[in-house]
Amino acid sequence: MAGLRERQKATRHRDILEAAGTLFRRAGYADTSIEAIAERAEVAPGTVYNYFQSKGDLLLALVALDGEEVRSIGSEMIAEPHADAFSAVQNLLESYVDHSLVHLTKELWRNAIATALTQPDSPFGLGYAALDRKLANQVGDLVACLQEQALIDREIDARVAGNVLFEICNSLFVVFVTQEAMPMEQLKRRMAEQIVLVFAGLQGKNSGSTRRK
Amino acid sequence: MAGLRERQKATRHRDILEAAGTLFRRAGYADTSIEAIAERAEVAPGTVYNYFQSKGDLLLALVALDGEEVRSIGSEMIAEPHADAFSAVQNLLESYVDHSLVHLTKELWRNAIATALTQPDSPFGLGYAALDRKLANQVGDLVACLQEQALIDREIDARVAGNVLFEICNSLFVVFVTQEAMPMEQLKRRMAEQIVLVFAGLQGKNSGSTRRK
DNA sequence: CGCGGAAAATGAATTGACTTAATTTTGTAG
DNA sequence: CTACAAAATTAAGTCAATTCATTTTCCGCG
Repeated sequence: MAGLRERQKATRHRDILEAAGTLFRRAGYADTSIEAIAERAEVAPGTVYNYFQSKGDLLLALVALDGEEVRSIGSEMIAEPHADAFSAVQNLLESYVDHSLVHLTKELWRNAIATALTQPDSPFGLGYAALDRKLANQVGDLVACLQEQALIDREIDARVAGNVLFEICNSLFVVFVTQEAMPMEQLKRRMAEQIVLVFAGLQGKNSGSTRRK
Repeated sequence: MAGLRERQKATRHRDILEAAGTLFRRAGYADTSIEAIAERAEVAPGTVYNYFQSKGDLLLALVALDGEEVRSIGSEMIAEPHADAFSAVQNLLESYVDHSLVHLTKELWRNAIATALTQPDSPFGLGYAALDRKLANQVGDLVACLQEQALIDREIDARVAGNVLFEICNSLFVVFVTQEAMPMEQLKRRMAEQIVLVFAGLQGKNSGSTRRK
């Protein structure tokens, strides 16, 4: 059974994460001190470190929650029937970015990506990288699925195609979060033009792949 | 004429940058303190902040030097004659990553990218973003150049294609620097397979672009 | 020469993330 | 009920980046 100890631990974990989420969103990442998070969670500053390795881990834990949400929405989208390949891919990738600002701000994304980069071997750094890979694979799964329906050339390596499509959007997303003024609309426009370009190579009009000589 | 003051200022700037570069490479970014940099440059800690806004700016200044080098090498490569489109693009993109580890380590790249992300509005943060854009445009220029030689379909938007190609490599480069163990060879292999895939859509075998319905 | 003021250098003080070692609390076995 | 091992909590540090009030240095001018 769940001992008191277990329950308290889970509660604290949640409390701290919630406090951090609220304050991060309200005051920004840099201007939120661990002390303030601890106070809001009714806990001593040091206690925060029993649950999270660092301030960055706290942020990445929030991102991870979001990531799982996006991934599960994505897997539902893959299961749905697809009219054409282009819009299937576009819809999936747009669903990722659509959800990005529901729980997080651009500033939080910037800091999350930065933390994942500077601490690549910490548990959450690894977690962030794993999430990226999962989403790229998900796009790859969609491509494979579209191949089965003959909507995309079967000669194409679905894994590579998934990576390319995901990475393009990821790069554009990074630009999006670094430019506070850039509207979501513009991000999607750029995504669309780049996906179209890649798609021109995914249709397999005749020979499809390019080999030297 | 250059007064003593001007000259001293330039000297200090160079001294500090050199000290930082040496120590960053030797001990790593995190383990190099501003105090150590100041000491090596024979300057007080506070003085460093007269020349650079932050430790991160110092790092980004080093990256910017590297970036200019890469850009000028790149522009020479574009001027050379090209046998085929694929290898021209591949060579240009490989030249970028080949030079990435000449003056900087993976750890420094991670921290540089992270700093550029977290301080996007600082002068060097803007500089980093501008550099990325310049390199992407350079790839675009190469594509345009190849179009003129009829090595790439003229229907393609060279700017978009340049972006796609550059961003793909940039994404792979980020993965490369976050994984200390990943060899350059593997980065290039991944780059090649993704460029090939995009290329399949740049050849314009017949209709080229994809329009819905 | 040397004086006034602007620009630059200084380094001690501040700040906040993170660590640690002592204290308190919990679940349990006797 | 009680004593105790394990786990959680905390308060009091450490450390390094950054700031800022003060001092020093340079330059144009009398």
